Amino acid sequence: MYSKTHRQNKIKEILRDHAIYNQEELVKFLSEEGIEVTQATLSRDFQELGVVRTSAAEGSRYTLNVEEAGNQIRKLISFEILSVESNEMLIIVRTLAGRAQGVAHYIDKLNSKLILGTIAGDDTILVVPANVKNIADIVQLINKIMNEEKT
Amino acid sequence: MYSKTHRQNKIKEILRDHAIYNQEELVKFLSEEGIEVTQATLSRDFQELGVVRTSAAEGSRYTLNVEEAGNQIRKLISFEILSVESNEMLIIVRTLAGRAQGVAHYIDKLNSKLILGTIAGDDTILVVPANVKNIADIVQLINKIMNEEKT
DNA sequence: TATATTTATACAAAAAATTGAATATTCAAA
DNA sequence: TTTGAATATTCAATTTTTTGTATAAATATA
Repeated sequence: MYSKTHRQNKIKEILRDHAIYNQEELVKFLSEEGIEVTQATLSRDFQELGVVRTSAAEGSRYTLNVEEAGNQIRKLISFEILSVESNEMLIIVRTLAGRAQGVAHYIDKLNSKLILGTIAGDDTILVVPANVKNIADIVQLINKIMNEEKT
Repeated sequence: MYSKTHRQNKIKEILRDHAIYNQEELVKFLSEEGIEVTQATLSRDFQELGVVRTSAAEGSRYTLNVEEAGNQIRKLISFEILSVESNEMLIIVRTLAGRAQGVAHYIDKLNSKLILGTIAGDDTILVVPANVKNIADIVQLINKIMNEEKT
């Protein structure tokens, strides 16, 4: 048997190395690798992996999306954030070592009007609120991300 | 309802901020936070989170193990790496947006003699080999990390 | 060592995630 | 538009994960 993770890793690998124009094509590719799966599952995998159609001369092919990894990234985030704390001026998010940049990037991409900006070191993020009155809301927002179930 | 991730995040937080000497104590702590759970579950959580007993003057208390947290990160890495490519001089690793720093940090920590160093931008890592002859091996090393199964 | 306390695990129940078949929906080409 | 191909989704079955209870095993204490 193969695991879902294994299948999805193979998919990423294939999409990187081959031009795949539709899902049935990938069904065959995977089959040759000993992975039997239906088109319905691939449709779901694509969503999870953040696979997108990139238009090319020969037609639009499927590729991995750098910006959005679907909801995978959300799962990473909740592992990486250790705590969220604040004082009257700002919010400090503590993360696993070396993960602050990635989490800060995610927070930036939320484009929340409550947040002026972030600065990330190795395991600490400083979140600057647009207004100090927002602090409680921002803490709540980040806590929500941390504890959110996948959608 | 609460999610398992949420519970485990709370556990990490509590272990950081309070001296917990046994699992029943933590059952009560969590209960006060509205999280009802049994000792058996905490025993399993501790294993998953890599919680260890640290002996202190007052007795041995439970703390997060830095080493084990590192093991958890390995599982994140394969999600973040999109591709590994090279020419005659160096290796380029492409990652999800905003994740290059974290992945580079991990590669650095491998302390591989094959690698001279890394430079990371937002979604791209430049890996400089100690010797150009190592390039194939380094690519293979990184590919291996990418395809590692979850344990 | 004997006893009490604490932790880990076997087992079963419950909950959640995964998947395929069938089908609805969307998209592209004529 | 209309038609055919491609993709997404509903539903149900299946598998995996999570959890508590009961208890075994381990550890600490007297």
